[in-house]
Amino acid sequence: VTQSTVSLVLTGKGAGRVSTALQATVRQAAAELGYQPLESARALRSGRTEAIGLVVPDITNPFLGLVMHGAQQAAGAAGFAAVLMESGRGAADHRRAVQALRGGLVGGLLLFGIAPERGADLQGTVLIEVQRRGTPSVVLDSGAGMTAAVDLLVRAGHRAIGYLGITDRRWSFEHRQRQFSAAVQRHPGLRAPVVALAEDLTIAAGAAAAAPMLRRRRRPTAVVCADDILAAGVYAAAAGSALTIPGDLSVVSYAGTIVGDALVPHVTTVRAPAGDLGGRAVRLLLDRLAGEPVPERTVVPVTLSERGSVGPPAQLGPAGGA
Amino acid sequence: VTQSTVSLVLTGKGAGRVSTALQATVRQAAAELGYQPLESARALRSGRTEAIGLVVPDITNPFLGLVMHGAQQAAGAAGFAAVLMESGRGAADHRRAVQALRGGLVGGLLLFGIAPERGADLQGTVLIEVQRRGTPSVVLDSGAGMTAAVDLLVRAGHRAIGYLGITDRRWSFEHRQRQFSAAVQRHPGLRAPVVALAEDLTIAAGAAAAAPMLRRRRRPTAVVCADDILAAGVYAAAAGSALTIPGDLSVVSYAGTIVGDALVPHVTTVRAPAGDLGGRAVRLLLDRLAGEPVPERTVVPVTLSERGSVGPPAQLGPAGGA
DNA sequence: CTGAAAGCGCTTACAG
DNA sequence: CTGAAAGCGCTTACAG
Repeated sequence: VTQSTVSLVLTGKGAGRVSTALQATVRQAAAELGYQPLESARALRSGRTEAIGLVVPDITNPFLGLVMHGAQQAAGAAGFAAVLMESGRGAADHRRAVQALRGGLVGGLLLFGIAPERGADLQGTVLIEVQRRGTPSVVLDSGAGMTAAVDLLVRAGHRAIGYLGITDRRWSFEHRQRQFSAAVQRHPGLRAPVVALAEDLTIAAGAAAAAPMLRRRRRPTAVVCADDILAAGVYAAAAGSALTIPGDLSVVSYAGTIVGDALVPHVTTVRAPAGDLGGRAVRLLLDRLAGEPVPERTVVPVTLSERGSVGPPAQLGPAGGA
Repeated sequence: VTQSTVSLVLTGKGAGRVSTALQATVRQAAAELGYQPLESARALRSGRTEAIGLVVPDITNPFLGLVMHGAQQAAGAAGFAAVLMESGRGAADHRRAVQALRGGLVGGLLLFGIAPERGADLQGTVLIEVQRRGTPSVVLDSGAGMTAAVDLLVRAGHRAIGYLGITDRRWSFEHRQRQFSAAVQRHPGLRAPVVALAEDLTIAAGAAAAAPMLRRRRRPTAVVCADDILAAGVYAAAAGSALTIPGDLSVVSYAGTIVGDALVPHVTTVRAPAGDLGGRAVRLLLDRLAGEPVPERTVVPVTLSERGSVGPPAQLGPAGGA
């Protein structure tokens, strides 16, 4: 039995070329000997690498963890390895990923919420929660999400709804904020929302940004947060101002991570199907690598998960004053 | 200029073989042309792969996220790629990782809290928070951590200290529980601790396991948790029993993740330097791959981070009864 | 249906 | 100090 026969059988191209009996023999022998084709040789000869790069700004972010999970599973199901590339948000970091792509270490790149440099080569790339003309991207339906959040609060009786986002202008957060504003404007009776921005996507920064908002003379009776981490900051700030949730303050969050589950009461949240987001992005990427046409924009629906953090608005007495 | 000269220069083996002037010329030309050596060819010829596999049971676990972060950074600093291999806890999953190792996709494996099959080949492997004779491992100093936790509670006046772990007998959690017991036994005045075990490492399972403990006639006045996620469960269960923290119940946790930070008040926690844990494991692995001798056991110290969840024991009146 | 041969792009002894 | 040559282990036309 020659090398080529083995290769044909093991790559599954033996149909109609190698007899079924021989195929079985080869497979069995391979299994017994524990034969494992050398990936580098296969890649060198075939010119294809069965690996994709997951370019993530911050592995520790619980939401990104869920997205990575979905992406890794989808990649594995297709026989692809997932190479983790933690990047930070800088252009230099993206450049390293592109280098890995050109070096053939990975066949494609998944960019998680990272805006690539203008003019960067985005061949073999799919974006998650970022948009760029001409490059396929998968994004959450934040318009529907923010509308659902605001509508819920309005139905509960709130007229003064605040917003907590972050100062960083990354696409995902800018988009959420814009969609929140649009949702508010659809309700003419609402007060113009107070917007607070945290310096970082951390609980401490969220609390620091939320605290002044909660100490205002006419403070909002409800706050919509762009992320569970920020919601945790609001909970901390509320405790600092001796405000109870949802008695004195209602909170709606955006993400659906374990951080929101840790809060007491569990935060009502716009739940993004993070794993699905990652899985879809991987499948788009693999399609793109296979030369198939892929849609430029895939929108993933979100759902509102009502839990314990929304109630009727507090009667603002002296306790609400500055 | 021939191929070999370029190779010599770019791999840094040109010293004393290629003139400095030529080296500079080659480097500049490579930079201008954007030349990037093909990884597969390099790996095939040299027989070495500059990638390691991160075998993680659950990417979404915030503590493992921190460990992965440290591991990825350390690998990147050494010019190694990190291939993410989400495994679950099964033996089959480890087998897939070993296959990737034999296929040369990665040169070594980092096993995160996963006990490999008995008799498995652990060449080129380093373990994190697991131990196995003959294989290098990096573990937390949970003995010191649990001692610090119990000592703090005893100093605060507690005599009835409960423990919340998980039913799964994975090494890390078994070890923590054992060390907790040992720490308690060092204080003769303490009541035998009530131990509750959650079915899963989730907030809901933690709450479900903690609730009966908190409803006991002589309930513990303090609880030590094996993980921040379980502590979040205790917070939820306490709220369900209308117990305040730390007024009615003190809580000490173990990890130091964002989940503990999300709790109000922030949970007092045995803080494990997760990133450092991952970084050290990577450096050990790279040393091992380079053929250098590495210690079989590396113990990483932990620190107690005192925050708002510990106070003096509650006076148990009728409120504490069943 | 099966086998012999070329060649992917590097690295690494080796000869000059 | 530099260049010509072999070969890593596969896959893939191609000939039989």
